[in-house]
Amino acid sequence: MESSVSELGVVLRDHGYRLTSPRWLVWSVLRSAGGHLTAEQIADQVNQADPTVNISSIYRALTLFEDLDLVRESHLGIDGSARWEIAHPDDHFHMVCHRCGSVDHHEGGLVDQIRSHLGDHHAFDANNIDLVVTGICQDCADRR
Amino acid sequence: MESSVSELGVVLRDHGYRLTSPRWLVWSVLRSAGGHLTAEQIADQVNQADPTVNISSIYRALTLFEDLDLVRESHLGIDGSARWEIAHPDDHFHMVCHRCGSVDHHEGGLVDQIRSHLGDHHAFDANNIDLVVTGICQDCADRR
DNA sequence: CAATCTGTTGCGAACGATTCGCAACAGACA
DNA sequence: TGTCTGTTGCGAATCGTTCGCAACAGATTG
Repeated sequence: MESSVSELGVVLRDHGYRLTSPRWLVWSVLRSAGGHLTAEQIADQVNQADPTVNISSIYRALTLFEDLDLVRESHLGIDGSARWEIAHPDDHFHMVCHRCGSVDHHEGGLVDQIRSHLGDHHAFDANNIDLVVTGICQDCADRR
Repeated sequence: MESSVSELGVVLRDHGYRLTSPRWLVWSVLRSAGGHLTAEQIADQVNQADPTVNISSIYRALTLFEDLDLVRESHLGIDGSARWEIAHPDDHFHMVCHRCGSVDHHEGGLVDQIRSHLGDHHAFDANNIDLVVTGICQDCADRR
């Protein structure tokens, strides 16, 4: 976990970019959250550590990270706003609650099954599988 | 197909709404397209038939249709903009090409598999499964 | 150490998609 | 005919996101 920031520095430097404080703030927020965050959520947490960091820099950091395959952007949720998470190789799927808007992700063989189905049945070079299930999450179901 | 407009009228009237020309124009565009359209694409086609129909009315028709479970909104694609399609009971999954942005959908048992997996393994009341595969579509793959 | 080069920032304005408020309008029904 | 309610077009407002730009900061060179 501590090593992750220096890893970030290596990747950035390898591509001719610099490790700056807005960047590692965004990175560490994503790291410790471990889930899908909107730009606003990231900005809030970054600004708690450093209120001078501008929202544009956060977007810029996120798009840069995405270009370097460090994070993944997805358009889940009830509104169309984007969410980001640390890119991890494990396949997983998303469970979006349309009552509270929360996004969970779970790992499992499901996505592998899908991939092999696609390979068998469809001429489509799938580089990314996004399995989004919307419904009511446990918490919201308990609450009523 | 011709019956679908009168069906629309019935559903609307049953809920205290009226069948108006902006509404059936939006409806018939969605019907004949048979795929996922953005609001802009719908507006273009509607305006070809009647240039006086305003974009707000199109959005209003779409959200109304969605409330009545007549259409489904999804946020696929490369950008986060919304797309709509006629709601149909058959489970299907989406294949989004990130080169040309096209969205195809395919039916099949895949989504059923997912549903039963969820029932077995997760406490999540899934009312909607959106399986989105991004990659390169056949056309774009051929073109290079 | 100074000069320079390049990547990066904050700021504010601009943007595209979507929603809102409102006054005018149109069927339905008394 | 008058009234009631749902619906419209219009323009302004909103939201998330991107852009242009001048200022800045680290690294590199002389």
